[in-house]
Amino acid sequence: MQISKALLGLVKQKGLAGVTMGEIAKEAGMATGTLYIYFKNKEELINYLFFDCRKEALKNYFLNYNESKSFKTGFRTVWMNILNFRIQNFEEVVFMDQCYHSPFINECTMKLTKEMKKPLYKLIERGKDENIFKDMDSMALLTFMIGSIHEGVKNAHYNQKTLTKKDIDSMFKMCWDGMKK
Amino acid sequence: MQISKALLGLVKQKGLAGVTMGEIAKEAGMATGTLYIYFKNKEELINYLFFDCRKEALKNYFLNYNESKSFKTGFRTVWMNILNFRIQNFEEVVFMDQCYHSPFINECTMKLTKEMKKPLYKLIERGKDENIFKDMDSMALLTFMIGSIHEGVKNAHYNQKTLTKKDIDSMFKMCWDGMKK
DNA sequence: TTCATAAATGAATAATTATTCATTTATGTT
DNA sequence: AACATAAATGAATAATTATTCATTTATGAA
Repeated sequence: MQISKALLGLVKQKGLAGVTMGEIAKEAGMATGTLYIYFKNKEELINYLFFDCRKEALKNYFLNYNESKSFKTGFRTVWMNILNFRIQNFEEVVFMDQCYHSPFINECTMKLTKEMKKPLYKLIERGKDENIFKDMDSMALLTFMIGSIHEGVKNAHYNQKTLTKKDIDSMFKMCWDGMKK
Repeated sequence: MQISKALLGLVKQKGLAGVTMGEIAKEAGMATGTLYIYFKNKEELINYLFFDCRKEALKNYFLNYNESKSFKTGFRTVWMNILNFRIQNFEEVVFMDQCYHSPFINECTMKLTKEMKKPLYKLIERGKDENIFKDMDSMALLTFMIGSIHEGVKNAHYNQKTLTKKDIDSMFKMCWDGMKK
């Protein structure tokens, strides 16, 4: 939706703290009042987008994942999906980051987004079941995986570095070597 | 300073977007006008704190680092320092995170904070020189190191999990295994 | 103690921004 | 076309919040 696009763009430019309803409307090509037809207020708009981004992201993470292939292949697929999604949707990454400690996101939205991570846990657990990953807390493993991607994508962006296939393969190798037994 | 403490506390509670000068003053136990004796305006206050937090953090990272000891020992020391600092100063982590895409932080502050990372690069390069770390871009290695800590600390905090010594050792092992050849 | 200077106050003002609503414009049905 | 309904507008209003400044309070030197 154009409202979402506008909000994402503005947050990337000036952060959540610098975004006004007036600007969002202008950027979305509509009158301020029109925003209030679709969303009760700013908080609701931001919660909607927050949840929507999570949904959109998770939808992409398991593209081309095929459980019948080897674990490493599957894990690599998901890892690459997450990386690519975050590179191509960096605005969403920024927006989500900014939301975590904002006064806008409510408990409910937060809980729902946590729920959605389950498929990722399943993936990690498969790695442990097949005796490939270290015998550690699944959450710690997942966090490490996400960290290897998240920090890498942010860093590349802030330093205007385009990640080459070689860069990405090295990043994956670090993550894999760190997680495997 | 009490103003800094107040700002950090409030940002953790409600995010940068939700903090007003009035609240900062109240939290710091002074009148609103008093803030303007010390800082020209909100932007200056936030820039000051941003830079100050970076300085404070980096000061701690090399505590007890002894170049004459083995690389692994030194690397472990720094890694632990970063982790502990972030656990014990989680408010600062949140504040810094929120600032990155805020309308408050100016170019100059941003540049200065980048400069300060140099000692960390040196550390990574030592690891490569001693043929211990993978033969990769130093920035990518450093980013991976930071990611392993950053995401871990955030996750532990958000899930109210206290990291045990065992948890931390496992986290370090993942990071080390990922970076070593 | 008296005076001068510095520091702090917080109510008043200026800006900014969220939200509303009377009016207009588009859409589609008879 | 005439009407009814839905969608959109944006100026006006209500809230919120940054900033100022006339006044008060502390500090310390003479």
